[in-house]
Amino acid sequence: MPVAKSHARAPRWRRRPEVRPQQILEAAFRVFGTRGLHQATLDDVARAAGITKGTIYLYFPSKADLFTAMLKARVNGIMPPVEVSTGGPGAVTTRDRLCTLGRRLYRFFCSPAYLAMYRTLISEAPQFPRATAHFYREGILQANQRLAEVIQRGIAAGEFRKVDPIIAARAFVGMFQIFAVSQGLLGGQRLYPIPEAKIVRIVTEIFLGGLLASRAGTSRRGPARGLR
Amino acid sequence: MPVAKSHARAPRWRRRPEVRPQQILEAAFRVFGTRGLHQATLDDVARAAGITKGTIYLYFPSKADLFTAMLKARVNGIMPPVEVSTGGPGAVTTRDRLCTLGRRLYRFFCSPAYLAMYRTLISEAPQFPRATAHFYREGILQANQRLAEVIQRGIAAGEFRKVDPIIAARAFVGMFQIFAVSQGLLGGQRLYPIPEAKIVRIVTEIFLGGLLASRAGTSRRGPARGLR
DNA sequence: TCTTATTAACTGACTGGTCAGATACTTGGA
DNA sequence: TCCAAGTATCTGACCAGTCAGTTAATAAGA
Repeated sequence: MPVAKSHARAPRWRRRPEVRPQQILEAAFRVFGTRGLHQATLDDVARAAGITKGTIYLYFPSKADLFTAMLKARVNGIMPPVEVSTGGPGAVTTRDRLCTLGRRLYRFFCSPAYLAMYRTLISEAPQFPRATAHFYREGILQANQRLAEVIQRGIAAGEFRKVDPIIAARAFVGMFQIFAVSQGLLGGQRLYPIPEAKIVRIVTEIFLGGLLASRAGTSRRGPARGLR
Repeated sequence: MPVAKSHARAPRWRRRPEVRPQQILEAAFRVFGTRGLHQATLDDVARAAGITKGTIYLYFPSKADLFTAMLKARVNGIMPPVEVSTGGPGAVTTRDRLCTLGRRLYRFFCSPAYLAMYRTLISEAPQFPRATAHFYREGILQANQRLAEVIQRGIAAGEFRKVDPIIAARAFVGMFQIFAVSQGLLGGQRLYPIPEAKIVRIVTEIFLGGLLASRAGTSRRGPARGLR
């Protein structure tokens, strides 16, 4: 059944030089994220972007370049926005702020977009040291810095004891991340599932307990016996 | 210069059917671990094992099967042995035990063998759900269980407050892991390095502080305001 | 009509998997 | 103890499929 011709039918394709790069980067993120860089073909990416492979080469010189460009465009996708809202609604303690932050962090880490990004980064890091370094500096360290500022404020207010806030912040992130990664990537078949609320509660309790200043000193004299 | 013949010279190759599988698995671990499953060719693996590609197919039906066999053989490579030495040298508290354990954990996570395994697992998990599930159950959950027993003992002894030991154990692991992975894989160029001693000390302090029973209650009434 | 974004067919290199033949080792007869 | 026939193991050349990257032709838009 032939299409009625000369019927002002939509063109088979449109020229879209302004939006193509973004379009391709988005498709690349989806495809690379799900199948992995080497499993995904450029035809896959092109199909996901609604174009053909040749077009990709008009905007990106190679598959590797497309990949690193995608990474660069997603620097902010690896870490959730941690608002260091200076003011806040008055009487909110850093403690409370960390609680909500914890839940938000965990949810973010469980999102498919984050997990895809994490997987991609871990997989390809050795092959793209420069892009990885950029991502690490601009994305990860940056976000960690923001979280550290929240903790720093708690220390300054006397709520928390003195601790290197950078290290504490990363430790906090690490606790949530291991649950998200374990369940999202490894236990994808819901092996040993643990409810979100339980994870968030326990992790936050541990962290706060370890940081609160109320106890005289967590360790009697430094890192306790056995740590040499 | 021809080799003097009939001089009992070494054979070009030897028959080694007993050791070949192991040999191949070891080479596969090295090669897959460094280059990744899809980047590594079977010729690479064969060369690393000192044989040729055809030989691999005498022992493994396909590349994918070789990979899953390798995973299976390395189940114990993902987690360090946590001796739950019941007796111990008398007056060792669970607290002290966790301190040494923490350092040991962190060192283990920083080892190239562990990092390679972690990377491999994260990368290929979606493609090999069955092998991943096996690995998760037999390796990860198992090791976590052993660590949880150490914590459980601390709770039973009244040293620690009541906490789900499985979750606490994984949180403990997560804190060390994020530092090892960040520095080993992402910050491979020694971006923002942190000395081992500092990491181990601070992480262990936070964890112990969050677990010790001394304070009346970490949270006033459950997970505190803001956690809803 | 001219410019240029896009397509679609094409190429060349690479690699998983196969297999015919070569080689180390074993066995048994003298 | 020697040697020949036989077998298990291994090699290396080969094939078929795949895919990154190229390009001649086409169609949108001005």
